Parts: sequence; C-alpha cells; structure tokens
Amino acid sequence: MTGLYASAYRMTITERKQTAKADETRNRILDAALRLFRERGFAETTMRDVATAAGVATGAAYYYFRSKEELVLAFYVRTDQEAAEVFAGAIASSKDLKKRMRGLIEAKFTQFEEHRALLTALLKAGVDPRDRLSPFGAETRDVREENIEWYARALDGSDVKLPRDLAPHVPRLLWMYHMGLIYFWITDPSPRQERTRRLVDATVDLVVQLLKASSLPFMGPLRKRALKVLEAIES
Amino acid sequence: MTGLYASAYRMTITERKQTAKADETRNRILDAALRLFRERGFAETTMRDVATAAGVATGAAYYYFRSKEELVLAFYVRTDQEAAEVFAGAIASSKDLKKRMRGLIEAKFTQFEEHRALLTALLKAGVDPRDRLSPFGAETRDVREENIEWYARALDGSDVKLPRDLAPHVPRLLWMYHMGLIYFWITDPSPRQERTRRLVDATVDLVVQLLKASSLPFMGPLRKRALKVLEAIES
DNA sequence: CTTGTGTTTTGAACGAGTTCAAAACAGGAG
DNA sequence: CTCCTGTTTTGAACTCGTTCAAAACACAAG
Repeated sequence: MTGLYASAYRMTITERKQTAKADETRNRILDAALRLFRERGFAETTMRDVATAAGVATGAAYYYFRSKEELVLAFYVRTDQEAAEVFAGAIASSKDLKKRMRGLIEAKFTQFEEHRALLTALLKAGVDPRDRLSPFGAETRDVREENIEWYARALDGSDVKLPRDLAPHVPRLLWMYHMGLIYFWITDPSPRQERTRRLVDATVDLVVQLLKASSLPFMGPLRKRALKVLEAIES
Repeated sequence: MTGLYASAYRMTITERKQTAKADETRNRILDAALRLFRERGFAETTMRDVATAAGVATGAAYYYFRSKEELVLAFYVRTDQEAAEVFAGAIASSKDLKKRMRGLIEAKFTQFEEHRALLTALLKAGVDPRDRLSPFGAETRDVREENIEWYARALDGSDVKLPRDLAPHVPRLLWMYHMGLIYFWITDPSPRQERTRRLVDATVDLVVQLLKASSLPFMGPLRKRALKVLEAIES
C-alpha cells in the first residue's frame, strides 16, 4: 500500500530529496490553489494568485507542479489516497455487489462534491492521450490500477459469480463504467445532479443483472461476442 | 438543405454582410491554418503563424474566427457539408443497415484522415459543456441534428424494423455510437488504426443484431429497462 | 466630388501560463 | 569557520492567445 502511494506521489513530480520543509511548501501551495479554485473557479485563478496566496514567488509553484493542471491532478491523487478507508468500509458492509458498487460510486461523488467543476480541467487534458495527465495515459497508471483493484475486491466474495473467460476483464470494465458516471456527473447541469442520480439507479441494476446473466448457459454466444469486442479494444 | 448550411455557417461567426472579398479572406485564413495544423500540429502553430501565412495581420484571424479552436470547428463544419453526397451514396447503395452504417463511418474516417490529431482540439473543448464548441452544446446543434438526421435516413427503409417505443431514440443513439468510434479512432495509437478497424467490425454487427432483436417479444422487459436509462439521461 | 456609414484590416497592448538564470539557503566535509 | 554542493526560492522575461482603438477601405447618398 505504502509503495503504491509513494509511487503515485512520485508521479506528480519526478524525484526530489528534502521531504522536510519542501513538503510543507508544496502543501501550502496546493492548499492555496484548491481554496482559490473552489472560491472563484479554475480559469479565474491565476498562478500568480496561487503563489501569492501561498506566500511564495510565482516560480515556486512551478518548482513543485509542472503545470496548472497538475495541481488538479494532485487533488485527484490526494482524494484517491483518502478514499481507501471509505472504499474498504463500503465493501465490508455487504456482500451485495449492487450495494458495494453504489458505495464506491457515492464515495467518489462525496469526495468531489466541493470541486465538481474543477475536474473538467482534468478531463480536458484527459481527452488527449498524449497528455501526461490523461487518466488513460502512462503517468497515471498507478492511480488507475489501484482503482481497478478496488473493483476486483468488490467482486471478490460478492454475490456475483463470473464465468472464467469474462472475469479478468470485469474489474476494468466496472472502473470504466464508474469513470463514465463521473464524467456525466461533472457535466450534469440538473439541480443537485438529479439526472446522474437517476442514471446511477437505472444502470447499476442493469449492469449487475447483466453480469449475473452472463453465466447462464444460453448466454455463451453473446458473451463470446462481447469478449471479441474487448479483445479488439485492448490488444 | 441550404437553410441548414447557412445556419451552420452563421454559427461560426455571428452576422456579417459582404460575402464578396471577405469570404475570400476568410477562406485564405482557414486554408492557411489547416495547412499549418497538418504540417506541424495544432499546438505548435501560433495564430501569428496563421495570419502571416494567410498574408494578413494577426487581428484579422480574430475578425473571422472567435478563437483558435473555432478554426477547427470550421474545418469540422466544412467536412460536414462535404459529407452529404457520400452519405447519400452510402445509403442509396444498399438496404442492409450494417452496410449503410459502415458507409457513414468509413466516410467520416476518410474525411478526417489527414487531420486525425487535429480533432483532439475539438474534443478538448467538447469536454466542457459550457464551452461553445462542445459537440453537445447549443452552438453546434445544427450540425449535430443534421448528422442525427442522416442516421434516421439510414434506418428508414432499411432491413431493420424497430419497435415503436424505441424508434425515436435510435438515430441519436447511433450518432453517439459513431461519435464514440471517432473518439476511439482519433486516440488510437495502433498502426493504421487497426484497433479501431477491429472495433468497428466487432461492434457494428453487435449493434445491428441488438436492434433487430429488440423487436422480439421476450425482449420487452429489457427494452423497458433501456428506455428507462434513456429517460434518465435525457430529461 | 464630398461626405457619411458600415465593413475590413491593422498592429500595438494586455493577460496569464511557463521558463530560466541567478540568488538564497541548507548542511556536510575538511 | 569556510568552502562546496545540492536544494529551494526568486522575479524578470518570454510566448502566445486574445482584445481593442484606430486606420483604411468600399460604396451609397446627395
């Protein structure tokens, strides 16, 4: 676990020594940035603002973060670390896969609540797979795999049995489904994101039911088809 | 048809009179921009470069296009107009929905071939629904609806009969499917985008088969479920 | 031909993200 | 204590997208 975190941390900025005072400064900058982003929005906050609010020179922000977007990524990584306990709790609380999934999904929404709009900045970068910050790119692999791992754990010992051939793909698929929901949520203009709530309600059941059905004997051909699609995507 | 085009055109820049020389200049700027984008990439090309290559002052570019991204949108709109004939041809050539869909999909890929990477710039803007350039936003409605209309035409008189309740949603769904493929294609790093090719092969069949199956009597409950999801998304 | 009005074009100026060379600051070796 | 080496911090400078006030232009009306 610690290894993963350290690795996710190193991802943000390549190599550094002094963890003593430097880390203090780094956190001060990140905190200032997040506060300003929340108060007046990402686009409306300048890097100079951030530096001033953190009590350092403009250049200092770039000593710790390679770009403005990387501040958002740092936020994302931070929430990711903090999610571990809640995730574990959600999985421990029930064997019902539906409930577990709802748990993971709700946990993320709660974490992002305050910074909903902020994540569009990450998504923007994410669209371009050449971009270092893409959620599908190489740089974010640790966080990504860690999250997929949570879905593997959610499936493990749940009330859903998966066919051998499909099983290895499912955690990643569920993670992608979760990413899709987050995207929908971020851009959901309805009051209190009611639409997202309805979408989650309608699809979690559907997804789980589909997974359960996938074991039924007459589903073989359809499953083969689906596997073929996955194959096409991955290799 | 002309009305739609005029509307799509007006979308790009609000109101203008002289179509004589001004249009000439506008085209010169757009052509220069696209050439440079293709030769050295979107990010690597500055607006000053574009203006210089078009033989005008920097400000002129902004007289015709509200932003750098809007140049990409103009390209998108242009290809959209040019697609009409190819689309009509693809639909006329067969009653087989699979073939028709492949036709539309291939046509788009061919059009974008030369500017594959360029479209990421549009996608980036598209992630943010507040952005004027989002493919789901208000400003791009005309182009969007026009494209959805093509899918309605593809379904019309094809070998696929749709149940009443599902039918009105299908054109939009197919369009979204197509958008998804384009996104995948743009970001597909495999040589000659072989992976996308395989994905299309694997999914077009699947989609059409699903549509055909949706009429079968015992599919009622599943269809109801799917409609519920659509409802959640749209309203 | 002159004047007026709307369109097109210009290029300087602005704002904000980012870079960079130099200064300040550890803290260990001698 | 002094020197050296690596880390941290600074702030001016650079780039590039974008804005804007003014100039140039087109052309219709009188």
